[in-house]
Amino acid sequence: MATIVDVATLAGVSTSTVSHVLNETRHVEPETKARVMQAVQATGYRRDVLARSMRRARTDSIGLVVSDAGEPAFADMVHGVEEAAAQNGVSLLLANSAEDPARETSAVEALLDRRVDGLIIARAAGSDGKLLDRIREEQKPLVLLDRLEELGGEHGNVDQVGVNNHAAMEALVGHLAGRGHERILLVSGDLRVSSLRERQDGFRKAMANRGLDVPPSLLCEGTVTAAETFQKVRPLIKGSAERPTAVLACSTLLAAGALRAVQKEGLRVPDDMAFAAFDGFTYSDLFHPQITTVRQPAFRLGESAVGLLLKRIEHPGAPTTIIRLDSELEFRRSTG
Amino acid sequence: MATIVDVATLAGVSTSTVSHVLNETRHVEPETKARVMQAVQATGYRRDVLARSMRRARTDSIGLVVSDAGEPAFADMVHGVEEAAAQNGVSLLLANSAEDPARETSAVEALLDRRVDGLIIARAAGSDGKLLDRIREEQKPLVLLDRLEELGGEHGNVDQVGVNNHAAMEALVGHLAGRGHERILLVSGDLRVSSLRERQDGFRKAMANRGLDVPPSLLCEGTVTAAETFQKVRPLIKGSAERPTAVLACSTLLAAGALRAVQKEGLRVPDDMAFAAFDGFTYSDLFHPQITTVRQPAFRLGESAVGLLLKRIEHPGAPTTIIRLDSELEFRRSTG
DNA sequence: CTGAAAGCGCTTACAG
DNA sequence: CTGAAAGCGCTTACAG
Repeated sequence: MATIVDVATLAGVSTSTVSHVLNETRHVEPETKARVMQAVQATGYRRDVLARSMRRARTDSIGLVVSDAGEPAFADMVHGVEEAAAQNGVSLLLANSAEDPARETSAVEALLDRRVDGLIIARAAGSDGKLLDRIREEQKPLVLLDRLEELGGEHGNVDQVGVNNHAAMEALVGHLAGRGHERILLVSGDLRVSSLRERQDGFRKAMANRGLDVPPSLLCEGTVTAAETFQKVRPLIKGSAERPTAVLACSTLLAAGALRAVQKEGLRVPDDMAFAAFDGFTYSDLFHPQITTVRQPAFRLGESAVGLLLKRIEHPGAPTTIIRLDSELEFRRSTG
Repeated sequence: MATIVDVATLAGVSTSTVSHVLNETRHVEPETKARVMQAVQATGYRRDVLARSMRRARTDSIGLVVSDAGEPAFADMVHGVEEAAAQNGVSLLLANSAEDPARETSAVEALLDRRVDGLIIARAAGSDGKLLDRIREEQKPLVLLDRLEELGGEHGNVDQVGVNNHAAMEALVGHLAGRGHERILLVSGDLRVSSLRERQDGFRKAMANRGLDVPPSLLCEGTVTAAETFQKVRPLIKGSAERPTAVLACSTLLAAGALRAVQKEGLRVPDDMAFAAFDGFTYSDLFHPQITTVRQPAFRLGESAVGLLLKRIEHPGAPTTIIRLDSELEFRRSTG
């Protein structure tokens, strides 16, 4: 491989000049510049990215750590991040914490070691504040994705991109209430996850807005797998005067468990039980029951995170930005 | 940040010794070693990955280029690659060609520039041999994933990981034929994609094995989007004595288009039309029609690719390996 | 407008 | 068993 010295020699200039031509970092006489470019052509020279990164404070790469690469919504976010990164000429280093804070930490350390210019993180459920402290200590630009930090909290001063969970929940509950549902079972999952917490909050508020009660029997919290969810939901929907008339699941995984419980109890959707879900299932309109779904703009979430991160890298001191994208509500037969 | 010089100074040794202790690359007296380790602790020293990579011929990173990050099967492969990479202590650089050969080329160039230790590629539909030549020219270890190269072909001498499409197709056709289906419509998509080509080949063979004919009216080729597929499938299944009694779609996307056509024609699955698909839909057992599916072990495909690549990196001269994993057939109601 | 030279933080022959 | 020193391929003050 040709080096910058080869190019300089061939062009009859110094390596400084070659470097400056390539980086457009100081004026060079057109004629000299032309000679350099010719030499670059002739030698097939390509700048050594590693040597370059070592001298500059930049690697033109960013790191992404997701909490669950297996979930379709996260896969879409990864896709969006990749797209935006490629469009901006930065490489993407991908890691998955699999909801394990220890793996998350070591993934972040590995990315810091590689000197990525910035990090995008959708944090693991049990992740604590130390991670953010560590990244701040390194003064590394950071954007939180989907799993956000409370505003005003100790670690709240970070760029963030998420969806407007409260608004989506308000619309969904409004839709159900408008169809006469007053006892709605919320399947909210692991409340250490901020997005799930927000959905539960939004649910309570939306119910309260309509003077509707949310007794504990209408909350199914804390389940992590579909199987667990199935087990926990089943008794809650068993036939009785008090049973819910609608089930609202806060993720695809939770919806799968809950829907199986509904089916196992012999309840038809929507005749015996209305059903709606966040994220939902792909091609839902092709299958019965057709599930009313809150569709997250996952791809755009990823794109936006990159946009925010690149801005932050350019302007480390700029004020914090929080982006909340709206979800799209897809009303289908499952809610009557 | 502490450098190797700081550590050497504090420990009262040369930087050579520090380097050799850290890399375990030559014997060092236990006592000296201890002093070095202490100095490492005291200074909080972390090896500069960039400087290190610059001297060594390795970066401890690998690159993955997928052809369609939006497809669930590829998302799962990415997941598997990530998992295996993390387990082996190498970082993963991810890129998506979006089925565009030009993007694929520039992604590969970017990864080569970053000196990844090896590449895993699921090639774009229109990708040609130049890409492989280029990678071979750089003598960069390479594993082909899912989209494979013909054996014995000009570029055939490459490590590859894919599924056993012929076997899956044989089983699927056997299943349908066993249920009396003789006119099966194959929706095979873009035949520039090797896996789709293999499925069509497998289909022809499996049909021939049973003395069944495959007239052009039972082949729907070349569609890329679901909408296109819908348009092209619809007339082929229109009611007539000659219409197929079963539809077999070779990917999730194709299945979506084909199933919509079936529904639009008012045909019920499986009463009026049997239906089966490769890849299929998630949580297919929860929804009607429940689709008989050939489930690719996509995650394991990704893991295997990393295994092969790391072996290749260790042993550049070893003979080529081709891994074919078996798909799992999930028989459901859609095929009666 | 351009060049000579230091230096980024490592690894690795070479020498003893 | 260990050290002095060259060198990887760049960028960037410094100097003219």
